[in-house]
Amino acid sequence: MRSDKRERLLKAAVKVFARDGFFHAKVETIAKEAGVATGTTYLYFDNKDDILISIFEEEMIPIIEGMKKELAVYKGPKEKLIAFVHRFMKMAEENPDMTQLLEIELRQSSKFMHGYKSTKFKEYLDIISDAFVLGQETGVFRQDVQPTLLKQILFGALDQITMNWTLSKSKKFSLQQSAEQILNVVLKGILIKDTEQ
Amino acid sequence: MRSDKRERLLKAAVKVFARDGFFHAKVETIAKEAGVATGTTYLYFDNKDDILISIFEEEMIPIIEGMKKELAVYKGPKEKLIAFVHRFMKMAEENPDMTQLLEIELRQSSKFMHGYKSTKFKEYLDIISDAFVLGQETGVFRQDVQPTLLKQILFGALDQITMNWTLSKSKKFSLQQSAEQILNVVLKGILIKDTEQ
DNA sequence: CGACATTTATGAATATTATTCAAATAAATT
DNA sequence: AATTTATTTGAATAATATTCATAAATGTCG
Repeated sequence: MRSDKRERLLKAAVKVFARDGFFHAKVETIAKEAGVATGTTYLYFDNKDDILISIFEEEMIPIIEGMKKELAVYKGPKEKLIAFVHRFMKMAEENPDMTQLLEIELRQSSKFMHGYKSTKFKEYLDIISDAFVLGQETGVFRQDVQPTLLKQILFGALDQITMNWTLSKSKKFSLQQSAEQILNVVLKGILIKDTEQ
Repeated sequence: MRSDKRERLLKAAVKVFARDGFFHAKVETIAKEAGVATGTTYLYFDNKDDILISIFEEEMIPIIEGMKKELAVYKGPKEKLIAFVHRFMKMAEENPDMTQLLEIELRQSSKFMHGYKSTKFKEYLDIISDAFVLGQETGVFRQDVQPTLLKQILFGALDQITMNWTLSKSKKFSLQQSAEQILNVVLKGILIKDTEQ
């Protein structure tokens, strides 16, 4: 019987990293949370860094998959961007631990991992620029904005807002409401013709 | 003679954290870089976390000061935002180590420091929302965007782009050029009347 | 099934690095 | 210049990441 220990360790790590932060999280805690011995962790991962990287790379796969599938439903580039933003927020709401990891801890790793440059992350961001390019090609979006920059603007905004949301205890403001406003500003900023939302 | 050891330690820490990342940076390395004994570090800081927090809190003071002074030069809210973005980029260019720390490592700390919530950071972001509110009051900017959200959108975009820039070896794209495009999109997104840039 | 081989898991042992602290040095005071 | 006080040192200690010899589980084949 194929063991699910690796899977359990990843789940436990998401929880512990999100709660304690990467630096303070103990490998022992993660192992205990997963119900295995400390040493077992090292049968599945090279080291603490590798646990974080693995979470990221492996969790990104279904996220990207789902996002692409959803966006395929919409034909218009504007509609695609709207769908992206809403789904992004929905994921943040439903999966705060994971969101926090992606946003907070990952940055840390992409720095020190010295050479590690996530393909998955690029693939995710490219969903935005692809929709934008489509919009430019069909004459809906401005030509004088670089797709690479636009994807960073939009992702940066989403990232910042969801990070704030996950860190704030109160969660008083709704992410869906924020989604509306971001779209409000960014779409107005890139659409050629002004249409009502 | 008042010793400058604390100052030297902070400078050394910026360099080492930026290079090695917070997790992998050794206190011993920082001490050596600063030319003091390892133990001396603990006379000036409580622990490794405290070094990071101190860098942030103390370096933010002149940054905020300078930013406020520069923005005071301009009367129009639009001009203030333009000035903010350009200075932000200029700082990132001139001080990549510090920029990296603020963007990458700080997130980490703001999470695990469990309760630590930087006042300085809020003060910095509020420079944006203040300019925006002024624009709303004078009828230049849209009323239907929350200032708190707008500051996060703009800061998030700037943060993302400068992060990418500091992490990329090549530095092939210019931050000033990116500044133009961000302003292009965001200003068009929030201005009531469409005027040329 | 039951002996042997192979894979997987354990947790105590080891290595690394954060933090402390007794002793030494430097500075200030009288 | 002797004494007190403040600062600095680096070796000692503590915490935690990682390894590894041993044990347990699983698979193989007569």
